[in-house]
Amino acid sequence: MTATVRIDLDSGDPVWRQIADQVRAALVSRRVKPGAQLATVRELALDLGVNHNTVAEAYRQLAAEGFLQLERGVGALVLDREAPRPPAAEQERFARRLKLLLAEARAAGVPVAALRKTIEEVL
Amino acid sequence: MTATVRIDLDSGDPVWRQIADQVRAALVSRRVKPGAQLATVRELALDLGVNHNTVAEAYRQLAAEGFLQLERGVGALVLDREAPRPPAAEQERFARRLKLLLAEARAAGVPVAALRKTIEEVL
DNA sequence: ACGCTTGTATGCCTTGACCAGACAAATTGT
DNA sequence: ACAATTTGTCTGGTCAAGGCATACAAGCGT
Repeated sequence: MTATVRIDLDSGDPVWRQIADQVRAALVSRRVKPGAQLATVRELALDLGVNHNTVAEAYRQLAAEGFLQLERGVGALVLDREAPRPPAAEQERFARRLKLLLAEARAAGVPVAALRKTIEEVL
Repeated sequence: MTATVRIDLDSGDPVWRQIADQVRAALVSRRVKPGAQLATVRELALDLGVNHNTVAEAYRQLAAEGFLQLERGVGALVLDREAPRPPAAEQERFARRLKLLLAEARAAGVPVAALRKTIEEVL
């Protein structure tokens, strides 16, 4: 059993990144704990209706970030990963992305209260 | 004079969208007010070191969203645009993106306090 | 040892970003 | 009025990346 992943083909950003993002979110929030087994690339691919290479690309990304350990014949193992010390430039980059997303949401008419609610829901 | 736009070629998402996002942020925050003239597509393109078509694509996007009025021989005029009533599905979509971005930031090691600070800075 | 499962590598096609340059409409100068 | 200039738009072309089908390699179970 893994995190239920939802794919939006009209999203604009690639499917493999959507998968990586959502699985990462599940791992960071500890909804899936270290030691657990994720779905195999083919399982998840079949579930999502995409090619297994697409899922494999997402898994490789997470493995490169230190979240997963991939092994042939075994599958994807969730590692215990402590948060790194990000450089200030990296933090600034996230700050920019956050500002832009909030601006886009407000431009779309999403009320500020709704945004706050979602934020508090995460932290 | 327009909003100072910064392009990140390694960002992964297309330049025209980066431009659109940043200009939109400037418009939503009212740092550029309705009635003002934006830089022409060629001016901004020269400034950023990209092709004028790239900027034009970004401007077209904003025009389609109702932010700008484009006219040949004139330029880009900032319109007065009231926030639409977004459907619940749209709000949910933004909520998802927001959660994912925050998860990614936390995964990168950005402290929660820094995130809160940036958020408050916008609202 | 054999077959099955699992991640990986290769090759191909399609899509989209970006660009160069030509075109069309509106303004400006004379 | 006319012509030149300015401005957004359109067309065609190149290239990188996403996604897929298929074949390969490594580990596990019987």
